[in-house]
Amino acid sequence: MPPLTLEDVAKVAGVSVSTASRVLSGTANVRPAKRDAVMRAAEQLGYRPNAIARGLASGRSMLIGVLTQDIASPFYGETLRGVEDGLEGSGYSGIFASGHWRVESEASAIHSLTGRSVDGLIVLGGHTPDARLREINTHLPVVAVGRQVKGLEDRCLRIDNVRGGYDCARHLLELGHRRIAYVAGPRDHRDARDRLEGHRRALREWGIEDDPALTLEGDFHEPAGLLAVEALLARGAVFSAVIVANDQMAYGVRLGLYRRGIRVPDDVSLVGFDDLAGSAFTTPPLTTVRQPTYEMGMAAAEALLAILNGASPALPLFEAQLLIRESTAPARSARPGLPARPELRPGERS
Amino acid sequence: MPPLTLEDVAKVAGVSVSTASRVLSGTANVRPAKRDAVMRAAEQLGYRPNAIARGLASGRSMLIGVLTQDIASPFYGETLRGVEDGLEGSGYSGIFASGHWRVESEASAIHSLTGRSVDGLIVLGGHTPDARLREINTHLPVVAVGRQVKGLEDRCLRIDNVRGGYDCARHLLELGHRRIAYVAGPRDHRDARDRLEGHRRALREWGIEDDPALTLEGDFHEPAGLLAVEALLARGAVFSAVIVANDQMAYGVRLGLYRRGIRVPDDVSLVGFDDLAGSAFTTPPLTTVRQPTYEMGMAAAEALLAILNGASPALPLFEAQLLIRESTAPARSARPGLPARPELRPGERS
DNA sequence: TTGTACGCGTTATCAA
DNA sequence: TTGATAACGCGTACAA
Repeated sequence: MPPLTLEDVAKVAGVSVSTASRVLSGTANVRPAKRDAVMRAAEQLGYRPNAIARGLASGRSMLIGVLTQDIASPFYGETLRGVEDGLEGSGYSGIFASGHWRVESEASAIHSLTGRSVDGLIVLGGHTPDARLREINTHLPVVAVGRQVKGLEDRCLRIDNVRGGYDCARHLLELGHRRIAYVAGPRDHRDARDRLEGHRRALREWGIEDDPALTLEGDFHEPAGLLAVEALLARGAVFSAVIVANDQMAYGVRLGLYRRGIRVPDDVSLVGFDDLAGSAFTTPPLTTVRQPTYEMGMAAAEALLAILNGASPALPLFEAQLLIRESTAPARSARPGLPARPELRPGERS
Repeated sequence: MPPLTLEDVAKVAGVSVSTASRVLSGTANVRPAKRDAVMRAAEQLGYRPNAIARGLASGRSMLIGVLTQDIASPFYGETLRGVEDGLEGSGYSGIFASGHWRVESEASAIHSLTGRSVDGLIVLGGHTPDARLREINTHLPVVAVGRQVKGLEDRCLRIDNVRGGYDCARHLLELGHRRIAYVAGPRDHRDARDRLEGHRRALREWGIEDDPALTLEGDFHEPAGLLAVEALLARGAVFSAVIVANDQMAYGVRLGLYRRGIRVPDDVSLVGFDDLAGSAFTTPPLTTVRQPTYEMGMAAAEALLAILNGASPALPLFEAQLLIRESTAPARSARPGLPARPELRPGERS
């Protein structure tokens, strides 16, 4: 069975290929009688238009390129799902490529995407220079999620990470915590820097001086959290709470504390960031900042579709939300009915 | 800047388009001098072949369709990454579509994939009938991961789930557990059925009769695990260990036990299946069965590439491996130095 | 080894 | 409203 072409359909319907094309692509008006004939012929033959030929002729591939950083990322996964759902029914398909947070790798990913003549590009985080994105945007509409691109501010979907970082610290400060350890994300990661900035702002407002011994840096993956706890204890740090720049590292911190017999939240409170799928099911459920990642992915897709239709959509604003679960509790000294006692020291068991 | 065509390159290089084509697609031999001229012209102009036109002319889209069930699945995510890496450098790109474990949804996903004239199809799980996959395979090479397709056995990559289920039970039985609760996956899910079968086989071998009161069914997501614990306790079940058909539900079980003050592994041992990224960082780290999901994805991609090159690759065998971590311990009665005591009853605190 | 010319399946243009 | 015909950019017989 050789693949069917428009010509076959046209022949059966008794019309010209152009008419058949018009009917099947809904481009122009066709007399109902012929219209029906074409539809019936297509149906009966099981005709399926060839997207490639269509792309060549029309100049539109009907593909949306999605530059993600890691196809298996628990964080961006929800965003990808949002993009997928946002594209649903539009005739466009998403095509993904991973940049792994490396500029060259991202470049080659973009390369492979544009090589397929995608009609638009959705960028999920990454380190590709703003200038490069602006340049791409001159001939290909670009929408970015999770990053701020100078010159493309109205094409960026993000949350206020400074605010998120601030909220985490504030929550703990209000619970009476004063010695708060902070496990930051990579220094070259904008979100990580913003969260740390918000954290420090809160400390300042509460008149607490920033203790370098309480701040560490990790790579956003689980083992970094484990290591952070070890480093903290090794340097004899005293703390009643730990804020971690993302949930994945918070999982590591949780395990590190567990290994040392430090209870959460009884001995130490723990706060994460992202609200990954598993964070509601850790023991105890993790207090964290939820990002509307799915919604952002969906909004990105819809915005791009609107742009492709000639509109200039106003991108909605997204708010991060602190979810207070069970990994945070009032600081010991702040708890009524309990004698104030010195905070936990390394090696000490509860 | 109008997009460059082969014609532009050919003009600059002083050769015909066909020669330029031959050089850039490596199809035939070209005199070194001309070859270099073409390469230089392409380089200098920044020429990028148009994949769409190429696809139309050659009949190959250089796209590999990947039917996944959920683009954000923590389980298949690693497989997708494997596919991506396996395709790397081959000139083929993966294009994903999600079926959400619903036959009609999978059908439309396959539809959108074939509509883009993918050159091959990788199927990740799902409920699409075997017959349909066989039919597709007649005109499009198909490789399946995580399922057994009748008639396409040599195109399937999977692990022995019966064996995996057996190993879990055996591990606990050897630790002295006799009353083992089992939270199964969806009945219509082949992997789930296999794991349960392996479980029951082990029980039989140990001469333990299957207690229906100890078996529950979930949907493979976290909340189901939580519910399972509640149901178990509500019906007054007595058990010293729980085996859960996948890690996601095991997380739910873990939380359910935590909520009831039941310690893991002190009071109850817990075993999962899949070894998700987070499972090494739960508290305690989860004993589970690791599936080489990344490797399977990679192997699937490589196998498909081989088939496209006319080979008939022998698919490697994959083994699941029980990872004994800290969520399992000898049954109380089996522990030396501890008096045997009745197993935990609902409502009882440790 | 190289160039000419045609075809891939569809949409777009232009007359009719 | 319709049909013939020319693109779309590239691969590839075929001839030279």
